[in-house]
Amino acid sequence: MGRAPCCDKASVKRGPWSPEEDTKLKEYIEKHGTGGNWIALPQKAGLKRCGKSCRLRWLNYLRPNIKHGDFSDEEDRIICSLYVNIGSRWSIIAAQLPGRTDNDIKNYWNTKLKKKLMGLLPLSHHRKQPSFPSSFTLQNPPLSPSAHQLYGEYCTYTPTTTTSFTSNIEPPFSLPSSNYASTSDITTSVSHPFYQNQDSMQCYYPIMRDNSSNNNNNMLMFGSEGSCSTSSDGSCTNQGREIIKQEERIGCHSYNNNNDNFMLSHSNNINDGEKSCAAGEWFSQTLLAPLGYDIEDIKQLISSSSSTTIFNNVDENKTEEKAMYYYYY
DNA sequence: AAATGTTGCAACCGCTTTCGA
DNA sequence: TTCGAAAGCGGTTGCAACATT
Repeated sequence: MGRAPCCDKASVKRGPWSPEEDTKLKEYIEKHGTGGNWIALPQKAGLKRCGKSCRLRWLNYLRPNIKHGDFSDEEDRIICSLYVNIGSRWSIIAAQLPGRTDNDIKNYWNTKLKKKLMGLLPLSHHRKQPSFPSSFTLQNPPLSPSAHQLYGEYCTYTPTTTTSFTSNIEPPFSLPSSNYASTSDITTSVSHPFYQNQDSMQCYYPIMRDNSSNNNNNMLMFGSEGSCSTSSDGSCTNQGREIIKQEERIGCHSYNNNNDNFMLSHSNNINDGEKSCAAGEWFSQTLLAPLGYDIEDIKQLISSSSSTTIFNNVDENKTEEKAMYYYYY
C-alpha cells in the first residue's frame, strides 16, 4: 500500500513544460493569483498538469525576478556559510539570496560548488600524515573548566581518519581583499575531517596556535561537518541551539574576541598521524565564523528567515563529507 | 564521425509540516 | 483534539547538451 498520488497520473501531463503551458500558467497567476490552492489551479488555468507541478514551475522558473545563471562569489560565500551552519536547508538558504530558488541552489551546490570546494582537497579517502609549517606547534587551548571536562571525556578516542592538511591553497572563491593582506597570508587548511566519535557522531578538531605571527589575527573557519551533531547523551540536539551551545562549551567565540589566532592542526607530535589524542588537545567545534559571517551574523540571517522551524528535526545521521577551510584575516 | 562518458538542471517523488474544519 | 487535504521541502531521477575517446 503506497501513498495515494496527489493527482491522477494517467490524466496529467508530465515532463518538460512547453512555452504555451508556461504562458498559460504565468498569465493565469498574474491575473488571478494562486488562490491559495494549487491543486485546483491547473484546471482553472486550462492546464493538464498536476498542481504540484504547476507550483514548482511557477516558483522555480516563472515567477518574477528569478535569477538564473552564474552565482557570484558573494552568493557562493553565503551559500557555504549557511550550509556549514544549517545544512541542506535549501529554502532557508534561498531566502537569503534574492532571486534564487531552493532548487537552483541545491543543484548548484550538488553539481558545482561542492566540487569546487572538494577539488581542493584530496579528502577523505586519503590517509595522509599531517604536515604543517614548522612555525606551528600545538598549544593546549585554554579551555574553560567545563570544556576541559568535556574534552577530557571525548578525546580518548583514537582517530579513525587521519587529518590531512595542506596550507597556502587558494581559496575556492575570492574573499574580500580587506580580509587579508596577500594570498600568501591566507592559510587555507583543508582537512578531512577531524574524526568522529563513532557513538555520538560528534566531530573533533584539534586547534593549534600560530606562533609565527604577532598579528592579532582572527580566525575564520569555513566549512565543516560539525553542524551534524548529536549530543553525547544520544539525544539529537536542536541545531540552532547546538551552534550556540558548542560555542559556549569550547569558548571559540572568546578566542576570537581575544584576538588569538589559532588554526586547525593535529597533535603536538605532528608526524604521528594515527596517535590517540590526549585530553584537551582536540576541540569539538561546530561553528566559528565562516567567511566573514560571525555567529551573530548567522543567527541574524537565520532569524530573519520567514521560516519558524529552522532548526527542528535535525537529521542526526547525516554524515556528508565536507571540507574545512581556515582563513586568517 | 560515432560511441561513450559526464555534467547540469528541470522535474518528479514521497515524506513532513501546516492549516482549517 | 483529531484528521485529512494541501503545501513545503529535500533527495533523486531523467534527459539533453556537451566533452572526451
